[in-house]
Amino acid sequence: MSTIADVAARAGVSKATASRALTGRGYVSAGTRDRVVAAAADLAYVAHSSATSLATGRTQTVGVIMPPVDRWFFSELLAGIQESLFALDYELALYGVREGTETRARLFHTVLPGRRFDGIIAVGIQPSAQELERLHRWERPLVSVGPYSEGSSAVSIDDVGAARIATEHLIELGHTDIAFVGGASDADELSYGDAQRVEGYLEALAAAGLEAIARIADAPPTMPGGYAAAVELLGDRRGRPTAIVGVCDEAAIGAMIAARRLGIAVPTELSIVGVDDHQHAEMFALTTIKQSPREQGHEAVRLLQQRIDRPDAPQERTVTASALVVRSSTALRR
Amino acid sequence: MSTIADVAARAGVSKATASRALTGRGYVSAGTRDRVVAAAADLAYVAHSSATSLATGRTQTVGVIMPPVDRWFFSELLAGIQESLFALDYELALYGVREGTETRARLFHTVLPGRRFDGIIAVGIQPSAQELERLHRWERPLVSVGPYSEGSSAVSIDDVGAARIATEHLIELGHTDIAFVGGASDADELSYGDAQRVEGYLEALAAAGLEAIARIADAPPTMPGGYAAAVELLGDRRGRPTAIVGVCDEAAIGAMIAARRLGIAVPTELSIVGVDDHQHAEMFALTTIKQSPREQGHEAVRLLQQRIDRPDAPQERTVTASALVVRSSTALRR
DNA sequence: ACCGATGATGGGAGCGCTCCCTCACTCTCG
DNA sequence: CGAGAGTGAGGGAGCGCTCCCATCATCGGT
Repeated sequence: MSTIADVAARAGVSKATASRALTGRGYVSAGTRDRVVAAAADLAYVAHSSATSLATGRTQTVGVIMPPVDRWFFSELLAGIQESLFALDYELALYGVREGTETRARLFHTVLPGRRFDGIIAVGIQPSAQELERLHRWERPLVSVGPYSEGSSAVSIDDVGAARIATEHLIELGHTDIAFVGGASDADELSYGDAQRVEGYLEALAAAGLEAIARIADAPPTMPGGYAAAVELLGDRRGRPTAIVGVCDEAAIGAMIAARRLGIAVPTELSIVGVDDHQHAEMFALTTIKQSPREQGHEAVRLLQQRIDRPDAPQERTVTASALVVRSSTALRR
Repeated sequence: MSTIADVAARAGVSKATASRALTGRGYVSAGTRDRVVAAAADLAYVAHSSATSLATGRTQTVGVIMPPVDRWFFSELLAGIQESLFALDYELALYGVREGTETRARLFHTVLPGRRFDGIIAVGIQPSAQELERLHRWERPLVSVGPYSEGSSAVSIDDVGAARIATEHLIELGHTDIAFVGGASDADELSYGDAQRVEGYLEALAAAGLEAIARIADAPPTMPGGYAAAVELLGDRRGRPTAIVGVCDEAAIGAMIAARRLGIAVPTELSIVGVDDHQHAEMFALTTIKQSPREQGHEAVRLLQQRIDRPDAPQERTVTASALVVRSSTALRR
C-alpha cells in the first residue's frame, strides 16, 4: 500500500504539492498536477481514509438510524438514501433501532462522540430532550425523516393528512361504519408515523360528525397483522363495518385477504383503503394514498448535504404531499 | 471534545498510561486504572475513531455488500448481520450492489484501498477472477453469503438442495406435471441463489425421470411476479400443471393468489410449494423449505470475526441445512 | 527600477491515538 | 545477596494526511 509520500517521490514533488494536486485545493500548475495524477495511478494510490479524516475532521460517512427494514416503506427509504449518498461519495453506516434502549444509549454515548459521522439521518425517531441536547452538543447536522423536532431539518410525510384523505374518501362514498386496522391500545407500541395515521383517521371522522363510530383494531402493521385483525372484525356478521382503513398497505392487504376468505366481496360489500402505495398495491387493486419513500430518502440526503456544507444555514423542513390513488378496492356503500 | 491528553492530565498520569488504562492493553495498577476511568467519565471522553484507526490500523467497521433489501430474505439476513456486528462493537457500512458495475468498480478501486473496513461480508455476489485477486491483495477477510469461492469463508444455503427437496415433495405426492415459477430465460438476470434453485428443481425432475416435463416460467422473485407468471401458466385449462414450485415464498404466494382468483382450489387442484419460510408463509398455509436468513447473518459475522482475529486460520465454509415445512398448500395429486 | 499581487512549491507542524522502548521498583529464587 | 523476572509508568515516535506559512519566481503597473 503506497502513501502520498511515495506518490510525491515518484512525481518529484513534495507531499504538500501532491496533496494539493490530488485534492484539488490550492495552487498547482497543470503540468505538475498531471505528473502527480499519473504517479498516483501508477501506484494505485488511494488515500488512507482514517488519516484523511484525522487531518480534516470529516469522515465522509453518514449514520443512518432506522427501524428494521422488513417493512416496504423503510426498505424503499433506505434504498433512496443509499442512492443519494452514493452519488455524493458518502459512506452509509447503518444503525438499527430496537426499542431496547441499549442501541440508542450506545449511539449517544459512544458512537456520536467518536466522531465517526459527518451527519445523521434518523428515521421515525423522536429524540428525547436529553438526546436532543446531546445532538446539539455534537455540532453536526441531523436530518430526521418523519417526526420533526426543533433544531434539525426534517422531511416528513403528512401522515395525519394521508390517513385523513383515506378516511374522507370512504366517507364521501357514503360509508358511516369505518374501522381502522393497525392501531395499538398501548400508544408506545406504535411508530411515530403510525400514531399520526390513527390521528388522521379520527380527525376525518370528527370532521364528518362520525367520531362516535370510531373503531380501532389493534394489529401490527403487517399483512398477517391486518389479516388477523380483520378476521376478528369481520367475523361478526351484523356488527361488521362497511369500510376499513389500513394503517399501511400491508395491513390493508391482509384485511383484503381476510375478507376474501370470509366470502365478503371487495369492494361491493366492503371497501378497503390503505396508505403507502406499496409495490403490491396494484396487484391487489388497492385504493391507497401514495407516498414516495424513495424520494424522501433522496430529499433527506439533500437536506443533510446542505447542512454539512453550510452548518449555519437555516433548518429546513419538507413535508411531502400525499395523493389518493383510486383503484378498485373501494366503492359506494350499497 | 476532550482528548486523551486531557484525561491523562486530569488523572495525573501520562498519555501512555491513560491509553493503557482505557484500552486494557498493558500493565496498569488497579488504582491508576480507576483514576483514569473516572477522569474519562468526568470529561465524557470518547476516543476519536479516526485517530484510533490511524494508529491501530483497525476501523471497527465491516462493509456489507448486498442486493436491495426489498426481499424478505435479504432484510432478515441484514437484520442478523446487524445484530451480531452490534454485539461485537463493529460498525456496519452498507453497500448496495446494483448490477451497474459502477458501484462495484468504486468499491474495488476506492473503498477497499481506502482501508475503511476490517472485513467484508458479501451477499449473493460472485466476484470475478480479477476482483478476487484484488481482494486477496487487500489482505483483509471476506466472508461471502451464498456463492462460495476459493480463498474466502462462506456461509451458504444449500439452494440446490432446497429446491430439490421442494420438488421431490411434490413428486412423492404423485405429481408429474410440476412447473417452476420464477426463472429467467436470461440466466444473468437471476441472482446466484435463484439460479441454484432452478438447478435443484431440474435435478429432482431428472432423478425421477421427469426431466421432459420441466416447465420454467420467467418471473421476478416477487409476489406480483409470481402472480403474473401463474396467471399465464394456469390460464389454459388443459395444459395446466398440477403443482408449482416457487423460486421463493413471495413468488409462490403470488401464484397462490393467482390460483384463487382463477377459481383453482389449492391444494386440491393445485399444489404449491415455496422456498424460504417467509414470515407470510404461515398465513397462507404455504408448504415451504425453511431457511433461516437471520441465523445465517449471525453465522457470517461469526466467521468474519474469526478471520479478523486469526487471519491465517483456515477458511471455513458453513452450509446450512434446509428443512421441509409442510403446511396445507400441497396435497396428493387427485 | 521598485513594489505588490499572484502563482507555484516545499517545509513541517499537528490531527489524536497507540505502542515501543526505557527506566524504576519490587519480588523471587538459587 | 545479586541476577533476573515481573510489574508499573513515562517519553516520544509514528500512523498518513492536510494545511498553514515561508519562500521564490514572474509580471504588470507606477
